[in-house]
Amino acid sequence: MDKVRVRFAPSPTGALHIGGARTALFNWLFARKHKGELILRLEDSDSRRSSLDSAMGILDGLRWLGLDWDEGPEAGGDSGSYRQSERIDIYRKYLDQLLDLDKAYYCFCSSEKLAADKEAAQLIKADYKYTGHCQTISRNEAEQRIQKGECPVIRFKCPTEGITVVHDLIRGDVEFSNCLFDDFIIAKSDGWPTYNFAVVVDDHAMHITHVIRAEEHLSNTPKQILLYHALGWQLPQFAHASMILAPDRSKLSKRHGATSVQEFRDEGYLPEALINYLALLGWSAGEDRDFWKIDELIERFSLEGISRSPAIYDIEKLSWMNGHYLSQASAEDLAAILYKDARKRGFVSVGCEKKFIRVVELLKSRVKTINEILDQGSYFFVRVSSYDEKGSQKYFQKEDSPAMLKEALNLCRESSFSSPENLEQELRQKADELNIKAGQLIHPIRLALSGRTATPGIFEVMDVLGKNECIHRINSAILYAESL
RNA sequence: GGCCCCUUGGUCAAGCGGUUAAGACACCGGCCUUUCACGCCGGUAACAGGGGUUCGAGUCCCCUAGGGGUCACCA
Repeated sequence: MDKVRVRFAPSPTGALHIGGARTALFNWLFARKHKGELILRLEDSDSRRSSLDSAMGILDGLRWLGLDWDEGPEAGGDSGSYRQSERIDIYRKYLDQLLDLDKAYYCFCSSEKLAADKEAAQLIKADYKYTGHCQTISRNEAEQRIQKGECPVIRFKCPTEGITVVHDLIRGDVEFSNCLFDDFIIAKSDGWPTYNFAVVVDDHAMHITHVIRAEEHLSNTPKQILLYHALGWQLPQFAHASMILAPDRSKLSKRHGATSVQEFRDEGYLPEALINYLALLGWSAGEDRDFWKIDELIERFSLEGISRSPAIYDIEKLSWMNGHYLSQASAEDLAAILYKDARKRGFVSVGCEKKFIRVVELLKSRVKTINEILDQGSYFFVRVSSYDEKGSQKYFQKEDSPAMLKEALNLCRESSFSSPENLEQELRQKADELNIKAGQLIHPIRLALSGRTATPGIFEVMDVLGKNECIHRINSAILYAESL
């Protein structure tokens, strides 16, 4: 087999969404598995809809996920520019070839006329197909009209008989009747190629061996195959994975919450988690396993394992998986990611990074996203301004609440705060002396120190906060409790 | 509407003619525990429907239904 060459060819008209990311992942995995190459190509032939921002965003997203490409923007390569907008000469060449071969022709029909035809067809519930009206216009006449300033499109002379079969690596043979297609447009009136033409020219020129993409392209594939035939080119292999759907089974869109990889990044998801989740969404090794390292995915990946049915993405499972990766990650790494935000919120300043890392360590196994660490750990850095209401009723408003808090205060005053273990020992001893349960001291302390009823281990919390701060906060709590 | 793809619990998903139809998320119990989370143990829950083929069908074929895609001078 020739060296495997696959491509990811996004259109830079928006962010990299998870469907695109998964397609990129599958291609990447396939390339790495077979020691082949991944080509990144920007399909920006529609200048009105494409933007540089989108292109940069997509590149960023890919990089963040760890999906690198061997040829493409910023990587270079021997197959010319990897932006369609810079390949017009190439398209022009093959457009001319098809024209010369009489396999394509100029069409001067106005879009108004076409729209009217379409409407008329709909009225009598007939399928609309372009009539082939301009097929009779000679090449000479066409060129003269172009000289005079007319801007025709170019249509492909589509065979009307026979069937075209797509040998799909995932779905098997899929047959299409050629009579279904009309003479579709391969070049727009502004001279730029349409998708179906450009994709064929580029995949051929870039020596792509396997076209792995989402199912939405399956119906277009026969047209592309017809083009390959007309140009006399060898076909690549095709593999159409199913699509990723929103929870309501509709196509993913903004109204379904976060769907772009940038959003997931901003919301505190780890790239490893997203990769792991995406790999398992629509692909399976046939093995009962949830967590996969990237090397293991490369090792086990195969097209046969790709599912034919659409997959609905489930943010809950992604979050669960992210939580797992978070608890495994090093506190230093997470702190580094969080550092900027933490500074913005005044949680960390130069010189006290150690404390910040310690807090991250305590919290990372209790959250689903990185960002939650900051939200859930704010009290480590900022004094408590209010107390959880239910907690307050339970631990501050009881008759003996002030007394308990005062005992907690004594405990803090007497303790050397040498370690969480010692704090625990001291507290339990105090509880024994008072003939109460340790919890009767622990709960009020937790509320006093954090304002919350759920925190990491209380002795760790005390240890991080330190003696003076604990005394201060418990004093405040006493004042508060006595005022109730 | 034509054409194409798809159909195992709410979701992901194993299964590739013979199984008590895995596992995971979520949910519900229980344990652990100073709270929360983790972890551990247990539970509820599925082969869309109907015809065939076969000794035997979630697995093969057909029909119906449902979902998705496509039919652009978007990609």
